[in-house]
Amino acid sequence: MPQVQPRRNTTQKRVILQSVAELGCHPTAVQIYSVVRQVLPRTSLSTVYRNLGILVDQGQINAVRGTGPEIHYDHNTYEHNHIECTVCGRVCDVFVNPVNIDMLDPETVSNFIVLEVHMNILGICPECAEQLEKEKLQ
Amino acid sequence: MPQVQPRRNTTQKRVILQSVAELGCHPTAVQIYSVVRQVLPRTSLSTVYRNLGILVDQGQINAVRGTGPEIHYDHNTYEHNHIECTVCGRVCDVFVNPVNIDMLDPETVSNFIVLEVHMNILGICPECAEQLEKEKLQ
DNA sequence: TCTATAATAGGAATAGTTCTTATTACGAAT
DNA sequence: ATTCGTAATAAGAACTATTCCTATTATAGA
Repeated sequence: MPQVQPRRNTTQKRVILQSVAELGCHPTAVQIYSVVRQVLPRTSLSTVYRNLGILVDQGQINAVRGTGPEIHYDHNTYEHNHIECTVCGRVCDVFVNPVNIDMLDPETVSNFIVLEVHMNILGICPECAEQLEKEKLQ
Repeated sequence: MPQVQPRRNTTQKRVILQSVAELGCHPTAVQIYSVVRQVLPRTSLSTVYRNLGILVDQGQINAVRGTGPEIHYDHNTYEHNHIECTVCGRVCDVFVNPVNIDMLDPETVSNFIVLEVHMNILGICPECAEQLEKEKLQ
């Protein structure tokens, strides 16, 4: 009978989780990688990806996609939505409930069984807005 | 003085646009490619990508991302939202207005200048739901 | 200490997309 | 109709993000 060994809580995994939490604003795997390497310089990118995958499976973090091709990792597992800066690409949390799932009638959603509703807002963050304003004056 | 030549409306471009329209349910570049090649067998994937990019720039189609890494192309440029099947991955239109942009107060959106609000629903399409039901009975 | 195996580092492989380049096709001017 | 300039093309290389593979290392339990 095949026994499933319990997952070990390695140093790498702990540091990776901690980095996601500290970076806060939805870092990508590469951003997490560079922070992790400041603490554990021999860590490989594969290890970062593998552990991020495990952490997502365990529900300790969430994987979210924005407009770009990269996966962003989110330490906040409480249900919420995201706003993304179209200039610098950073992703921030937004706490507004867009639509109650029960509100959607079957016909509207092509008779899909609705599981989750995500809202993604696109906009310009205050920093980039200021920068653009400066450039315009010149 | 450098003159900008007007874009030519080539056969490839017309067939690509038509394929996006005909395929309807938010095809990927590769799906569009295989349909285009039924009409113009010598068409290359780069041509498909390049023309899709031009059509997006011209506002004739929209590029949307789902949960996966591929870009989906949407013939319907009227503002609307999407529902994605978590089983087969197909993307359908949903016509519900989630949130009026003006409703969002600055603090809620971290003082971003809001440009667009997209809603993405995850669920199971009727076909996949039926399939899963069948498998469960066995 | 020994053994079994989970986790790792490093790099190869893959998927999706963009970029490069030589060639072709087309419109405008001759 | 021919020539000329340049937009668009086919083909494939290059790039980016991610996943997979494999030999090695680390660790828990006997």
